[in-house]
Amino acid sequence: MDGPPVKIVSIYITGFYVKKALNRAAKEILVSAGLRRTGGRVEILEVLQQAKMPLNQEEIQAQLDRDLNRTTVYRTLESFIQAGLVHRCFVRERAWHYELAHNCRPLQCHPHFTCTNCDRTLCLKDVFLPLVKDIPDGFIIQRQQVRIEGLCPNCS
Amino acid sequence: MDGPPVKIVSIYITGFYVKKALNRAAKEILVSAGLRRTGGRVEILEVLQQAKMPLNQEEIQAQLDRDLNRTTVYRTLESFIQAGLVHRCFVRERAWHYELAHNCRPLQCHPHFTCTNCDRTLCLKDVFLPLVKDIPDGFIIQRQQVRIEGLCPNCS
DNA sequence: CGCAAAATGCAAATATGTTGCAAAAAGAAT
DNA sequence: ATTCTTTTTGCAACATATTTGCATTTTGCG
Ligand SMILES: [Mn+2]
Ligand SMILES: [Mn+2]
Ligand SMILES: [Zn+2]
Ligand SMILES: [Zn+2]
Repeated sequence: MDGPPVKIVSIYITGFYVKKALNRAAKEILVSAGLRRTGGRVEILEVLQQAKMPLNQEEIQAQLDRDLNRTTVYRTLESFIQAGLVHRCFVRERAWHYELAHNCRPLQCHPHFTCTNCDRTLCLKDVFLPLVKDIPDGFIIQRQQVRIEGLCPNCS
Repeated sequence: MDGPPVKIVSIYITGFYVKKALNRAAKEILVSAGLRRTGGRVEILEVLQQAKMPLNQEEIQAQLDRDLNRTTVYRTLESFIQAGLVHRCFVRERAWHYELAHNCRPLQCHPHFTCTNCDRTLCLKDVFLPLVKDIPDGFIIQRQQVRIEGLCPNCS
């Protein structure tokens, strides 16, 4: 083993799995993902590393130190998705929401919970739902996503 | 028992369950849902009854005989949602997709499958996934939704 | 440093959904 | 059927979210 221990998570990349540590320094992650290390990418990745819930373009941009064009934010996120660093997740709002592709199990990320009262979205990182079992022949599952609506502890 | 047998399905309506038969004639359904029977509503409901997958506003409109304004289509769908006849479902595309609120189990509808190759979305009406069990104290589940991505039988 | 490829900013375009208001249609009462 | 009230509809404008084309800048590499 070389270097300090890092938490290893599984990331799904276009058809196969790789092991990757998304809690390393943003710069390192970019290099090992084969992405050019630009200021914007480093910052966006850092925002996502600190995020406690899926964020949309506007929320990400608001947390940046530098001014990045919104087009650039979208393009950066798309490059992260292609590299397998980021997922789009499944929330009630119209805007796409993005999240680091960590805290994932094989073929699925954790579920997301949206409160119908206060409208907050929470990551249920420790909640586990098995993969569907009785799917008909011929289907190949690449990813399963779960979304739950209801009342959060604050509102119930 | 009065009248011919109808398939009874469960529909989730704002906090409690009702039994309703969504394969009756569209006109009847509107009446029993307390909605005015307008030409547009009848047609939209019929389109949804025949649909084999979730449809968006544009797809619904394209299947109508009469010309309906897109605002009207959206408002009609919203009234169906309020009446518990229709759900919005979650697909990969940006546009909202709508589906009759049948083939549902308590607190959840069937999963939807989107093929990453041909981009088609299919209803997995007979696929069952249990409700999450290990959700922390304080959360109240009102609805669980599942989305699966992968290769469909045509593409695998 | 100098080059080629990739990333960025900006303006415009596109896609999707909502709002306000006036006109039309539906249902109830007569 | 006629009248009345309420709901629904169409239309234009607005709002929001995302994408595209193209010129400019930056990056990584030799
Ligand atoms: Mn999450
Ligand atoms: Mn369906
Ligand atoms: Zn809440
Ligand atoms: Zn397919």
